[in-house]
Amino acid sequence: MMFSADGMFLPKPRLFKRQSFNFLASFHPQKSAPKPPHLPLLADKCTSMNQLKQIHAQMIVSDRIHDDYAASRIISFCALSDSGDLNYALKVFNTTRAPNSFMFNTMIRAQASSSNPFEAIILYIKMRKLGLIPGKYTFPFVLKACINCCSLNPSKQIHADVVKFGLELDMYIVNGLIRCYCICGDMGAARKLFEEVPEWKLLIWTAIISGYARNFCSNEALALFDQMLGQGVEPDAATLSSVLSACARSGSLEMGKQVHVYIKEKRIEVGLILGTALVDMYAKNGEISVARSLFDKMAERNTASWNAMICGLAVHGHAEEAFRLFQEMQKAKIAPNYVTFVGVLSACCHAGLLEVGKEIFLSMKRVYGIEPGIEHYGCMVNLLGRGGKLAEAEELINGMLCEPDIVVLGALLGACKDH
DNA sequence: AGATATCCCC
Repeated sequence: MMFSADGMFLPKPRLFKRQSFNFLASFHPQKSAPKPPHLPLLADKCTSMNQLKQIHAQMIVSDRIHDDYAASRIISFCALSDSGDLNYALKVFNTTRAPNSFMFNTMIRAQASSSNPFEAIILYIKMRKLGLIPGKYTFPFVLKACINCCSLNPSKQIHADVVKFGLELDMYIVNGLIRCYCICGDMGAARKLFEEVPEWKLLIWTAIISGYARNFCSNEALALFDQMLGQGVEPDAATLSSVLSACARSGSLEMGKQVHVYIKEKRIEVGLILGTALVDMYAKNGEISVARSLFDKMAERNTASWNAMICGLAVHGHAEEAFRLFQEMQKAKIAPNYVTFVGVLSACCHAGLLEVGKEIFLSMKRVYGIEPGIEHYGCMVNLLGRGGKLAEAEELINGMLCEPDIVVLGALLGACKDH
C-alpha cells in the first residue's frame, strides 16, 4: 500500500492537478500497460474518508458506481468503519437507484447504534415496502434499534416478521427479541421466548438474566443463574455484571462474594463495567471499605462508577467522604448526572447540611443543566423540614414540575409533626 | 460476493 503515515495521499490536495489521483496512479506500476485497479476491493483497503472519496470519484467517473458491488463497498466503509462517515454513507445510499438488501442491512446496522436509532426502523419499513427479504443480518440490527429507541410496538411487529420469514431459531435474532422485551419490561414475553429456545447458549442466558436484573426481579435473575451453572454453562463478564447487580439490589452479599471469588479464580478481566458492578454490590451491601479499595484500583471510571461509590458512601452515613469524592469526580472531569445528585443530596440529608444542600440543589440546573427530579426534591424537603423551614419546604413543593410523591409529602408531614 | 450480540449507576 502506498498510503502515507498521515493517511493523505498527497502533501496537500490541489484541485485540477493530475496529482490528485496519485493514490490510484500508484496502482498502475507499468505506464505501458495500465491495468484498471479493482475499485471495489480498493475501497476495502481504505484507511480514511479522504482515500475513499478518491475511489468513489473514480467509480463515478468510470460509471462503476451503478454496479451493486461497487456501491456496496463504498456504503459499507462509510457506514461501518471507524474512520467512516455515516452522513456520507447516507448520501451514497440515497442516490443509489435500487439499493439491495446488503445495503439496507448495512445502513440499518449503522443507524441502529447512531444517535437516531429510529431511522433504522424507518429503513426497515422502506426495505419491506420494496419487497426486499429481511434476513439474519437484518433483524439483529433492527432489533438493536428497537432496544436503543426503547419502543415496544415495532418490536412486536418485527417479531411477527421474524416468524414470517422463518428465523425464530436464529440465536442472534432470538437474543435481540428477548432483549427487546426485557428493555420494554415485558418479562412475560421475554421468558416465553427463552423457554422456546432449543439450545440455551451463554448469549441467551445472559439476555434473560440481565433482563430480570434490570427489571428489579433479583430473585428470578439469581435463580436462573443457578440453573445456568447447573447446566455447566460458564458465565462471562457480561453475565456476571448482571448477576452482581441482582446481588446488589437484593442484599445477597454472600452470593456477591462468591461471584467475586469466581472472577478471581477464572482470572476474568475486571474492566469498567464489571468493576463498577463489584463496587456497587459491595457498596450497597454496606461493605464500604471493600468497595472503596476496589474503586481505587479501577484503571478507568465513568459516571456510573463514581455514582456507585458516592451513593454507597451517602447511604451508609459517610457524608463527608461522599462530598470529598464528588469533588474528586469533578477534578477528574467526569460529568455528574441525575443519579450523582441523588447521592450527593442524600449525603446532605444524612449530615443535616442544609446550606450546602441548597447550594448543590440550585447548581444542578444552573451549572449542570440537570432538571431536579422527585428524588432530589425528596432530599430537599427532608432537609428544609428538619431545619424547621416548613414554609420554604411547602413553597418548594408547590414549584415542582412533577407531582409530589409519598416520600416528598411524608417528609413534609413528618417535619410538621416534629415542629 | 459481502456482516451479527451482551453488561454498570436511579
